[in-house]
Amino acid sequence: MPAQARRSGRPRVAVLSRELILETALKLLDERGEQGAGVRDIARALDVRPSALYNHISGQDDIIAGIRELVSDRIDVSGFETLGWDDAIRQWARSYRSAFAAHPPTIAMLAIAQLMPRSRTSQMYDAVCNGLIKAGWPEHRVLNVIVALECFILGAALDHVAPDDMLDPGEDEESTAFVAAYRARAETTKDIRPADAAFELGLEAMLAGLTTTYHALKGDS
Amino acid sequence: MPAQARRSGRPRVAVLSRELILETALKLLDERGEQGAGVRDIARALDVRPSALYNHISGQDDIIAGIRELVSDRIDVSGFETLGWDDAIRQWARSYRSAFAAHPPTIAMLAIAQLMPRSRTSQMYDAVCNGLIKAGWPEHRVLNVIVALECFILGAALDHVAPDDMLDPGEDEESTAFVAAYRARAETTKDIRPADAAFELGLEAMLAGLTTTYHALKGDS
DNA sequence: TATCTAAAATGAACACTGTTCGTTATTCTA
DNA sequence: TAGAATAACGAACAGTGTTCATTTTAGATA
Repeated sequence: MPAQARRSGRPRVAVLSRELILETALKLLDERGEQGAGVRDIARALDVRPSALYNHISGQDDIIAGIRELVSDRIDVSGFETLGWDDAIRQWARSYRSAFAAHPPTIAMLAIAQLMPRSRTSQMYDAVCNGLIKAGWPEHRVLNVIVALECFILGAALDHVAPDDMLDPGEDEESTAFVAAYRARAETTKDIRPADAAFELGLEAMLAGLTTTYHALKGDS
Repeated sequence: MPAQARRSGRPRVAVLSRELILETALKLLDERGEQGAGVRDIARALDVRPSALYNHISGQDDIIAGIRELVSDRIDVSGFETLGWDDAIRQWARSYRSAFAAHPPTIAMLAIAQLMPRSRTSQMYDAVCNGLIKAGWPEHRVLNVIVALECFILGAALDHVAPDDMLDPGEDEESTAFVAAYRARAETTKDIRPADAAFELGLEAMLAGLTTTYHALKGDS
């Protein structure tokens, strides 16, 4: 924007901030895909030299962790205050999936990024833990339940991003069962995306299984 | 291995091949993790200059795609011939997860990469479809079941790759429920990796839910 | 108000990637 | 037996994340 190039030295008014860097990174990620948000890309978008970023972020890992925070903010945990634990999970899981599916390149990155203490992601986990514990789930099982659901949700987010015909077997006469199953599904579910159908099926299956476990555990105690 | 360095020019006996390169790359991934299988690492392991590889592979993407086929071969579908559908799925899911967990870069790729017709991956799907249909699952539901399971498995593969303490909330006084759940889990499950516990829990939950659906569908027909 | 320290930018490196290209020696084919 | 294709080397190149000395400014202190 500035017609004149910036000289060395601290500028009168700061041009960077951690927030600005992270939001720019997320925007670039959405616009250009996983490769488009390198340090130099972010710097160019902000009209700044790459090294200037390091006054606000410690490195690329830090950027990734920060982006995760931005995405996590869009996950809805409000149901754990008002609904039953299973309906709350339904709401949470759906918003979780769409939050990540909106930013495809981040899914794999964020799935394995170290959690930052005291972060908003931490608060998200806390809300879910709280809801499950209040509902009667044993404390030592709660995290396993959450992680298991998260695995499914993140995998579903990846699947959501994939093209609808990803699994199209074509005219493969060697894979008869596969071809038959693919065609049968195409005929019966025309008005709903296959990825959505699979997500709902899997979510309900997990919830049904967890409900059984839940009642069994309540009986024992 | 050779005491003498190799001079320029074509060697008397070829030292490289596409197969050798891919298997070396896979071995390095297993041994050293995601970062350990760069072009230069592969070349060093094969006692060759990096540029020599490009006589056999077109680039890094080609290496990853080739590895994916190697990895697909490790998925065990034999159970669908000998076991009940649920036990077969257990075996399939576990081998599926560990096959991909060993090779992080391929996880996200596989999840969204177009299926190659007549590939070994196609045959894998066919074996699973066949098993489920034979067991009595309605043809038009089989793919949704498989995709739902796959979402969970791939998500779990990502989780398996993450560090064990990824979710460690530290000394966060604001997230009391989360901290309590984390500590409770750490105390009760010391001898098993948290990622493994969550995977088994989720797998059993999905299977329980699917079993209920299975019986309901059998009753309807 | 003068002085000192911390902050925030530049710009020139550095180490590390994947990749290309020219050269050379060998094998295969006509 | 000539010529083309092959398969290696070695020297580049473009790209990455990152560090560091330097310069300018802001804010706190005496």
